[in-house]
Amino acid sequence: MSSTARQDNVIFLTNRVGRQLARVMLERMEFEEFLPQGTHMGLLSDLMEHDGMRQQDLAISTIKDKGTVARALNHLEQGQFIERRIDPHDRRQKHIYLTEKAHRLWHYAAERARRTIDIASHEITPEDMHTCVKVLQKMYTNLHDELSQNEKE
Amino acid sequence: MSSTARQDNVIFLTNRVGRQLARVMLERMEFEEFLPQGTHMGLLSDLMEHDGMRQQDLAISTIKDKGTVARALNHLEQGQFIERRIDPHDRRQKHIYLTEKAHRLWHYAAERARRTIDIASHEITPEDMHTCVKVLQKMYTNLHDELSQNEKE
DNA sequence: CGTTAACCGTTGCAAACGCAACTACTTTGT
DNA sequence: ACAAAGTAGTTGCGTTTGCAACGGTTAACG
Repeated sequence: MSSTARQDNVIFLTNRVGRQLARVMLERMEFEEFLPQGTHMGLLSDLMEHDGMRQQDLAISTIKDKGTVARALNHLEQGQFIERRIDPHDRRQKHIYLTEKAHRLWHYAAERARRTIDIASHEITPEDMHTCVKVLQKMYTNLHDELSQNEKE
Repeated sequence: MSSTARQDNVIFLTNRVGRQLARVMLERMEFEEFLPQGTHMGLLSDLMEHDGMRQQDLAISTIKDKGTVARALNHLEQGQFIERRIDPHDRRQKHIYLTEKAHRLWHYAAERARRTIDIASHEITPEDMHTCVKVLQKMYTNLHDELSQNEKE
């Protein structure tokens, strides 16, 4: 635990903290008969903000392969958390909509998420936490740009 | 991309940024004949700081299942990046040591890691980045305490 | 002592992932 | 108008992962 505070570790640090957060949040989580494997919560998170997103855009924002997203959505659809609707103007695209059940799940999960963040942010000033989030978001877009740029080559 | 700057998203945000960072770093990475799958770099990172760690402690610090670590080490051992040595005082434990080859790999990877971080930290002030890392480390220990506490119950 | 409990590492299994090949549909260019 | 290129989503495959069960080793305690 005596890790020097060198920035070199951001790469591994973010990975680890991310997984820890998810793990603590999902611990002992149960929702009716069906519990969407924690991994899929990220999809719901995005859909909560932009209901009706296209599958493609979901893959981009969650940084997952489109195949992975397709299968995750199969799972969520089977559990009746989402609904796929084909775009009438472009029959290739599908838009994803949340069901009422998903909203109930999210409401339930949000509580746990808040508790998890409380635990994680113990003894961290709100200002520091805020800049941390700000920095993460900036890194997110920076890397997003880099990745999409590389794709074009 | 219009994500509100609410802290609620730290959970998914850290996950995503973490995966992005790893992905950018590993892009087009090649090392002689054998490239340790990026996932295993975290293990090397820890070993660089504490050579001779026990397997168990590696699992704890990287937040991975001990089974996962065992298999990853098999892979790294096969590639001659690490060496397992049984503790003479307790034959259950194994200590992990890096080989010279691992040091060469790390040197090679460190360059790419630095470049990746440069990309990610574009237009982020060093102070903000520093507090971000500080916050992540604090969250890490906070969550670590929480997890080990839950285990005891 | 000797039995029981705790511990570390390994292995079986099912879920999730990324990559790449494929299908269906749309846009582009001549 | 038609062939060619491009796009969105699905599917196959091999790898990584966490969980749980197991085997061998040490510690705890009557």
